Formats: sequence, C-alpha cells, structure tokens
Amino acid sequence: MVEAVTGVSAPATTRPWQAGSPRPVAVVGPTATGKSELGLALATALAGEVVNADAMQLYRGLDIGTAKLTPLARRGVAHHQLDVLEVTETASVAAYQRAARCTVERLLAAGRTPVLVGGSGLYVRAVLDDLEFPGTDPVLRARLETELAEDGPVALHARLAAVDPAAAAAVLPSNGRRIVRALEVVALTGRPFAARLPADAPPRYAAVQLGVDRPTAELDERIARRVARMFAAGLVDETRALAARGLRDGRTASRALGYQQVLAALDGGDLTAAAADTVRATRRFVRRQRSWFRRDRRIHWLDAAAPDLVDRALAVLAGHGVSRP
RNA sequence: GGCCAGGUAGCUCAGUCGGUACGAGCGUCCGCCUGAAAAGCGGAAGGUCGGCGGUUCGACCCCGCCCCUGGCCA
Repeated sequence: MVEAVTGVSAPATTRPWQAGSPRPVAVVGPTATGKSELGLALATALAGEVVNADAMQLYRGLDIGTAKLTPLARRGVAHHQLDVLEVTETASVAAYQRAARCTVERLLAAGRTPVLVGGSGLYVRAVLDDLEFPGTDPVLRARLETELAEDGPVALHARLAAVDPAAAAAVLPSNGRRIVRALEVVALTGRPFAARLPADAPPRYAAVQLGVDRPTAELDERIARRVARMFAAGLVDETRALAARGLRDGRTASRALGYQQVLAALDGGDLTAAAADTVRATRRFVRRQRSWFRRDRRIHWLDAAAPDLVDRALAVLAGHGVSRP
C-alpha cells in the first residue's frame, strides 16, 4: 500500500464485476438501527462472512458499549476485523483499509460474499472506494500537535495557507485537527494536499450498499432503551476493567460512546449523568452519521422496522445480481 | 391565610442601575469531513423577557393588581 500521493486521481483499479462471481455487500446506516442483525442474516442467506466496518468494534474488550454481537449471537457466521486492537492502540483508517481489503480479497477469491457491516462512514468508503491515505509520521505529528496546543489553530492555519492555499481554503481555521493533518501531509510529501473527499471517487469494488434507518423519534427511543440496557448489563464494570488495561491512554477507544462518559463519571462524576450524557451523545452521533451517508447516492435505503426487512434486502441484492451461490 | 424567593429561547439559567434581548449551555435543524472518524469542525432557526393596567418621550427592567411555581410560617 505504498503509493504516490496525488490525492487527485487514483489509478483505475476497479474490479469489473462478472455475473455469478461474488460481489461485496455493505450494510450501513446510523447506530442502533439493527445493522449487525441484518448483516448476520444476509451473510447467512448468502453463505457469506461479515467484515466489521465499525471503528470501535475493532477493540478487544469494547463489547457492551459497542453492542458487539457475542460469539454465540454470531451463530457460526465468521466475523472479521473484530477484536483486532488493544484498547491502548490508536485506530487508523489507513491501517483498517489495508486489513479489511485483505479480508475482502480473500473472501472474494474463495467465492464467498463479504458483508461489510458498520457505521463508520469513512471506514466503509476507505474499503469500497479508491481512497488513498498519504502517510504519517509520529514525530512530525507530535510536533505539530504541540504547536497546535501552544499557538492555536489560527496560527497553524495561516502557515498552511502559506504552503498550500488550496488546502487552507478547504479547512476552516478553527479545525485544528484537519489543519495538523494537512500540514503533515504537505511536509511529508512536498505536494499540496487535496484535503477533501473526492466527489466521485471511483469504486474499487462493485459493492451493493444497503442503508438501514428508522424514524428519528423511534430511533431516539431505541437509543434510550439500549443505553439503559448497556448500563444494566455491566458497562460500568467493563469500563473499570478496561481502565485497568489502559483505556484512559487509548486515543481512540477512550472516546467511544458510553466508555467516554463512564470514565468521566469514575473520575468524579455521577453515573446517572453518564447514562444521560451517553444517550445525548449517541443521538448526536446518529445525526452526524446520517449526514455522512445521506450524500452517497449509491446506498439503497430500507426501513429497519419492516417485518420483512431481510427479504427486502435480499430482493434489492438479487436485483443487483447478488444471490446465494 | 401571611411572609420570602422566583416566573427571560423547547430545557436550565445569565442580563439590562429604564433607551431597539450581544445572551450562554443543553436540545432542535442543516452542512463539512482522506492516517483519532462513536473523532473533529462550521452554520441556522427559536423569545410580544408570566398577565392586565399605570408612570414615562420610551419599560423586560419602576409602581399596582392578578395568575403560576418553590420554600418558610400559620
């Protein structure tokens, strides 16, 4: 995955799909809609395997709060890209992209349908579309982050404007995170960084994407109940155990919904508030997920509450040449 | 029944010693998003400042009455 950084046009690596050969399926949408269950059902029906596309389910031990399917609940269907990171490790789209594509390639070669399931929009795109992520350098990154903390985002943005006006125009002066990354890429590659998602990234796979969603009021209600269930199921104990394994030092995992709030409570807040905060944060997250997925016109949306959801999904897939081998 | 405190955005609450509400947080809606993405960032819509009357050139801020909420006393 060492590749020149153009950020503009990716090589045409799209695999032409041939009738009869397995074609990746993706199940996306906001959290708490029932993606995992649908993914499982589809993998079963299509004799496929599930590939996780959820940044937080990558982590070993982040079980209750991420609503990870238990091994038993997976009912014999193979799941990949699950439990592959320690809580202290920082997740990375690029690393995920490499690993997940490996899995997808392997499944396709074996004639099995990869069913990508997850709500991390960027992760899904990183696998299915031809996105290339310019490299990173921990030392450089650390330096830039220190500067961000000391000088503030506006100063760094001014610097970015000097070396890469186009990138600066695409990133708001208030968004320190993206400014740092843009400066890093420019410094590393010596080229301008098109810090934006290509409007028409060529798909790498001829995947069929299914989106599941529910009416907002209903989903909000489900979230409230689900969070209550998570706390009742031992989210606090799980978080304590993970904290002992370094969860607080995990850059990514410590931010997971639920865990983030419980950690704050353990450090001197109250758990009732933590539960309420988790509900709020999850709802907010749903809004962001929607605005991400909404843009992708290739997604076929389904009502997650439909009693015949699986049949409908299979019908859509059949319409695109995906059926049981 | 009396006394005290309070009634300002959907919620919690700032604020104006009388001169068009700079309101804030949360919520809501919309958008952005290329190595932390369950992260990060931006924008918008919401108020006849409890009601009626009075004083005043002018009141959400002063006066009177009334209604509502909470507390204390009886």
